[in-house]
Formats: sequence, structure tokens, C-alpha cells
Amino acid sequence: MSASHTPEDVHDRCAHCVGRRLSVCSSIDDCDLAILANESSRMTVADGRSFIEEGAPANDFFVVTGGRVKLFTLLPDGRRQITGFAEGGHFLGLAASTSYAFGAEALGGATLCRFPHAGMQRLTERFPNLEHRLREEASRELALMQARMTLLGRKTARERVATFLIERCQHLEKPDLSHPVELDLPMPRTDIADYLGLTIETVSRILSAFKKEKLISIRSITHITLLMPERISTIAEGME
Amino acid sequence: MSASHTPEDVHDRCAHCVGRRLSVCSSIDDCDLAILANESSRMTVADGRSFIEEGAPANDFFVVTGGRVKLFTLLPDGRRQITGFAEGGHFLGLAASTSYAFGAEALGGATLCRFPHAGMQRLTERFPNLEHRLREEASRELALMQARMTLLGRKTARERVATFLIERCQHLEKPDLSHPVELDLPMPRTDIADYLGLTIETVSRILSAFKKEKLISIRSITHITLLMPERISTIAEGME
DNA sequence: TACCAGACTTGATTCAGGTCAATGTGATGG
DNA sequence: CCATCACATTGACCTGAATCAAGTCTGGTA
Repeated sequence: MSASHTPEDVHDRCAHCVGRRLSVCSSIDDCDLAILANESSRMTVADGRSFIEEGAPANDFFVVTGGRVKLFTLLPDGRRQITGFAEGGHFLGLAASTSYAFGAEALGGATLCRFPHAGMQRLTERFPNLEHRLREEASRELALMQARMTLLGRKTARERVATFLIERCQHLEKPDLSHPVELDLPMPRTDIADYLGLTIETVSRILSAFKKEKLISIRSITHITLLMPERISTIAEGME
Repeated sequence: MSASHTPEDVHDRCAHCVGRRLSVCSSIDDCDLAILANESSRMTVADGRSFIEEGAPANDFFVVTGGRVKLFTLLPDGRRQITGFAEGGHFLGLAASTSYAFGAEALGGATLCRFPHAGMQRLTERFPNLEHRLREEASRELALMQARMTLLGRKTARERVATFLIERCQHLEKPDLSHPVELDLPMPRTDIADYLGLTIETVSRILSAFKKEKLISIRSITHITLLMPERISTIAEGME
């Protein structure tokens, strides 16, 4: 235990963390939380600041404990593919062997919990269930990526934007497509475009088209209401 | 031990399998091979036959022990995205929660080793290292998918085809881009197109263009020689 | 040897989405 | 309250890849 924390402090840090509810940390018993806390450290990242460099040696895992981050890969000439957005509870760093396969930066400020690989290994040795939980996390991510590859390889711009809107719905606590849904889109259009493999102009045009078709209403740049979520979902699946 | 196999048989089945060298099975000691064999069963799949149905309950893992398979997802109207090709040693089935996130079928005939989830769980309980190995496998796959998303979202047709050719090189035993490389492309153009998010016409045209530019020579439909692998690699990275 | 079917290539044309260029909007600070 | 700046929208035009439509090649078979 460090000089700056009593065991109580350390225990509490993990006990009240979103990761405790949502992430891999749930596989550790209350009584062992101090061990978990001792292998991890908190950090905050300011808006737009990068905390994982693509290609850098992969030394840490991260859990997003607050705010949002974006994950991306770059081509040498600067073209960017955003491979995902992550928020509270999301586990980061599995897509890496010796070096990270992606970069990551905060989207409007984020807090993270960092687990050095060595510490994580001590944890998995002590709590075998954690290793299983990590694999589950990787599996979930793999399944998502299958869908995203289909989006990028085979869907039209309209279908991509519709899929994005529906995805956002499903990140809400009670996803329900049978009634209008209010969405907050915290990322700029550039990020949406780079996530969907489109340009900002195309994203903008399609949102405008959806508005004209009364599928959505745009209350402000970040605040969109899906008026007919089920129709949008149909478009998203390419069945329109 | 079953009626049809002596323990020796069972042991040998795993001992001489490519999975033993290349796949997750390498995390189990020689002396325990019989246990591994007892939790798995061999199967062969004829060319074009499907053995994983997208959306079906995920009950098994598979190791490719011979031949090749293709993995894909479908849209309701039949558009297809091939998410990967797998050959000897490849572990399949991690991209699934309760149901498979992808379909799989043999490409020119394949042999597989099937591990029911229940049996795999018994194995991971007995051999904790195996669970770690599964996670590594998932991480490797995740890293590959990052690159594939960038290809599908941000690369031009020319860059995609070049990337595909270079990827094929790297599947050879001694990848070396400093000299001409002979490649065998066992998949039809349709599969290449569905893998790259293009049409067969575009794939065909670009291969023809590469031929005209003396970057490759096409000895037969399946047999291509990369004359200037490093130039192709440069194109693949978008730096041409 | 000729025929056929399926896979591939090539060419002509179209079109979805990109590019380039204004214009609009809304938050911040003087 | 206006100027500024970054971001978003809209419009005109262009282009890379899709689509549509012939050919061509290959291997199997009779």
C-alpha cells in the first residue's frame, strides 16, 4: 500500500468506479479490491489529447472510467479510420501484440484507469476468472468488428449513417426503438465521417436528407431526435 | 476413451496435427494430449459447404487442420463481406457471444477439429494457460481487424488489391519482399472482391493494370508472381 | 476434336460519393 | 454587440468504382 493511501482509500477507489459495475473488474470480489487498486492507477486525459500511440510498445491496458475516447488507425498520408468510440466501462488495449494496433485520444476529456501488463498478469494469475473475462471482452469486440467490416465494405452511405444512429441508440441504458429517441452525438462530424468511412460533407448531406424525410429532427449539432427509429433501423440493415 | 480408439491413437491424432504446432493446442503438454483429443472431434467439410451459420447458437470452437475456409457476414439482400480467410492452425469461433457473429464455409475442402464449448471449458479449467492462449489469439485477430477496417474504410481499390497481395505473401513461411514472390490464390475473384469490398470487375481490372505496369505477372488465374513486391507494398500503404 | 458451362476479362456507360468552393451558424471574447 | 473562429451545411462539379454488356479463356466431357 502506498504512502498516500490508506487501504480504505484504495478499496473505495475501485468500489465506486464504473469499471466495477461494467468492466472486467467485476470478476474480482469486494474483499480483494485493494489488490486490484494496487495494480492500477488513475489518470485524466484532456480533450483531444492522445494516450495510446499506434505502433508504440503495448505496455498497458486501460479502462475508461469517465468521459469518452476515440480509437483509430492512420495511413501514412493522414487518412484516418476511427475504429471505435469507447465510454465508461470499456476495456482498451486487447488489440495489440507487442505494439498497439491503434491510437487513442480523449473526446471531450476522459478519465482512465491504467493497468500495466505486468500487474495485469499478476492479477490473472491470482484471479483466473479475470483471464476468462478478458477473453469475453475480446470476443464481444470481435463480434462488433465483424459488423463494422460489413458496414465499411458493403453498405451505402445512407445505410452507414442509419447504422451509426441506431448504434448510438443501443448505447443508451434502455434501448427502445418503438418510440422517438433523443440522442446526444458528442463527436464532431469529422469523427463520424472517419468512423463510417465517408466525408463530412456526405454525413452532413445524409443527415439533412433524413431530416427532410422526417426520419429525424436536428435540434442542435450534437442533439438529434430519431422520429422513426424503426424505419431508420430498416435502412441500416439495407432493407429499405 | 472411446471404443474406436486406443489411447495411443487418440494421442497421435493430436500429436501430428498442425494445430499442435500452430494453434492454441500448443499450450498443452505432450503427456496430456489424450485429454485434449477426448474433448475434440475431427470433421471434413466439402468445397463450398458451410459449417458455421451466422446467427446460429455458438456451441463450438474450431481449429482448421487442413485446407482453407472463408469467414463472412451477410446483409439481408445478399451482399456479402468476407471477413477473413483461414488455413491450417487458425482458431475459429471467438467472434461470438451466444450466437456466431459470422458464417464460415470451406474453400476447396477443409478438415477441422471441433471443440464443443463445454469441453473447451473443462480444458481451460484444467490448463489455465490455454485460456491465456485463447486471449492471445483473440488479440491477434483484433489487431488484424483494425488494419482491415482501415482498408475497407479508407483505401482506394488499387491500394486494397496491393494490400491483399502483400497479405498473401506474409502467409508464406519465409516472407521476403526483396525478391519476386510466387503466390497461389486459391479463392475465386468473387471471394477476393467480397474480401476487399470491391466488385470482381474492379479486382480484375486492377490485376490487369498491375500486369501492364510489370508489377506482377499472371501465369494462370490462381498463380500470380509479384515481380516488384516492395513497390506493391508501397502502393498498399497508400504511399505510391 | 468440338462443345459447353462457369469463371474471368475487357469495354462502355452511369452514378454515388468525393472534391472544391461558398455560405451559414453558434460559441467565445474584446 | 459585434468580430472572430471553428465547425457544419449546401451547392456545383468531378471521378473512381459500380453496373451493364460483350467477349474470352479454361477445363471437363462426349
